[in-house]
Amino acid sequence: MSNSDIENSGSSHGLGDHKPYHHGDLRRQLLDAAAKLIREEGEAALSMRKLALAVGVSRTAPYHHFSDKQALLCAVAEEGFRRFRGIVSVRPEAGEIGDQAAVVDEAAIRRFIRRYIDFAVNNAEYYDLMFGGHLWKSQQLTASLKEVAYASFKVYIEHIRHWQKSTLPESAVDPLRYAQVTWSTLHGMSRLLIDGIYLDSAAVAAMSDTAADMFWRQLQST
Amino acid sequence: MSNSDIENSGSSHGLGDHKPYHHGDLRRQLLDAAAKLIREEGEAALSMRKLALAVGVSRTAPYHHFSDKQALLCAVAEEGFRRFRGIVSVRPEAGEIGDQAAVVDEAAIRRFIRRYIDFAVNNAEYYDLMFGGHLWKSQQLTASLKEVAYASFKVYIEHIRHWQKSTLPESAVDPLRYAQVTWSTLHGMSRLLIDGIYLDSAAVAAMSDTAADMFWRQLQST
DNA sequence: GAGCAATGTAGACAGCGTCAAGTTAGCTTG
DNA sequence: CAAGCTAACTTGACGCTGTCTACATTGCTC
Repeated sequence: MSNSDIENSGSSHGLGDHKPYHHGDLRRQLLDAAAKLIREEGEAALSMRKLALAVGVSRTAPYHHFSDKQALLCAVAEEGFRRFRGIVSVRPEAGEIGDQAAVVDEAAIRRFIRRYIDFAVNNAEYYDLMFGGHLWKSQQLTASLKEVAYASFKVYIEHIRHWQKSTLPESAVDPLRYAQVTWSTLHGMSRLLIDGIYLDSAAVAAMSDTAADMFWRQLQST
Repeated sequence: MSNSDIENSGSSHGLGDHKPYHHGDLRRQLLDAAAKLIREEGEAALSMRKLALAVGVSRTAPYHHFSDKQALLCAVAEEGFRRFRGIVSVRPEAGEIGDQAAVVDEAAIRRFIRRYIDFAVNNAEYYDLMFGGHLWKSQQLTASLKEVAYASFKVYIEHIRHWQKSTLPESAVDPLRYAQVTWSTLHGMSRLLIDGIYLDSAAVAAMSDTAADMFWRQLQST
């Protein structure tokens, strides 16, 4: 992360300065190019060879940085999870810093849902990898991916616990079940939108609000 | 469907009766073998060549019945939708036939949810194709698949309308929004289970019931 | 400067989807 | 019943894929 300012000395088409043998920043650029390719042409269209070509190295060069195509995808997903954590973590509403935990009301839930869906739809290339069956079913997850993924799940449950404690009166819902079901809803909506099954993206706001209404009502159950 | 009893005359390794040039039942067997292959080895492991081999024909024979791999997958999905309709359609509870529409209560919703999840998990090879981004994102859906798919969506909404009308007092929820959000929940849970992200399948029942609780509460909203 | 590990390269292999051209079998029509 | 048409099936070929092996270049360490 810190040495990103060195690399411009080896710019690919500097004047006369013919392309250096060592790329210097390959791993980073592979990850970025992979995300870009997936975003623009879909996950299926990503091939190791195209990726290498796009970055300007030979076909097999990426294999010095990722043991597998799978490993590369895991690394991309990992980056997604890092961004994701900022979305699902409990954080003071923009502006008010370090305040006492504000009371959670329906509007707060609504904001959270919109943030979640927004992330999923606008980072579909990451979301697909993070929560798609492709990686998870394979049982070949990188150790570091597992770590950051489980951390994210935990953060979500923390968030739910926070909701529980911050309602008046305190919610009596089973936090684990509630977390599982609400996440299912959010994930389901995201998938249906990303996969193009829900096409009417103008309805997203209305759907989100209906979901918030439902979450809120359930949170207040006796 | 009706001619399935003819095909045993051309059994692949009959005694002496060397394999006939014309297969006679290829399309049907391709669809079944495809579903079986996907179920056993995953969608990614399905190749046209392996499929042809499994059925005992040459690599390109399937192309006389399906223009594409995509078209074959659409046909498999189509079959999935046909089975699916039986799950989401409103139907009198097993046993009582043609009765007046029974009052919908939380238990009915609970049964419906379990039926849905059950279908998804036990027919994952179909569910993946039916509601996976793979086909939908491609914009290459067969006309007949589109037809049966939209019919299924419609049936789901009908089901929701039925719930609405059969509660006492009649529910005031917006049926479209309610259908979208509840389906998101069901779809999300299904995906998380199928994709192996929710591993604890013992918790399925508890999750289903929590979801039913939430659906029910929302259905009764003023 | 020698040597070594990290990073790059090209060659090769099997498997993939699918197009083109040839083969066989069964039905239609004279 | 023979001729011919068409649907069903076969083999050959092409370009693409992931990834293994063997080789080249570079920069760092002693």
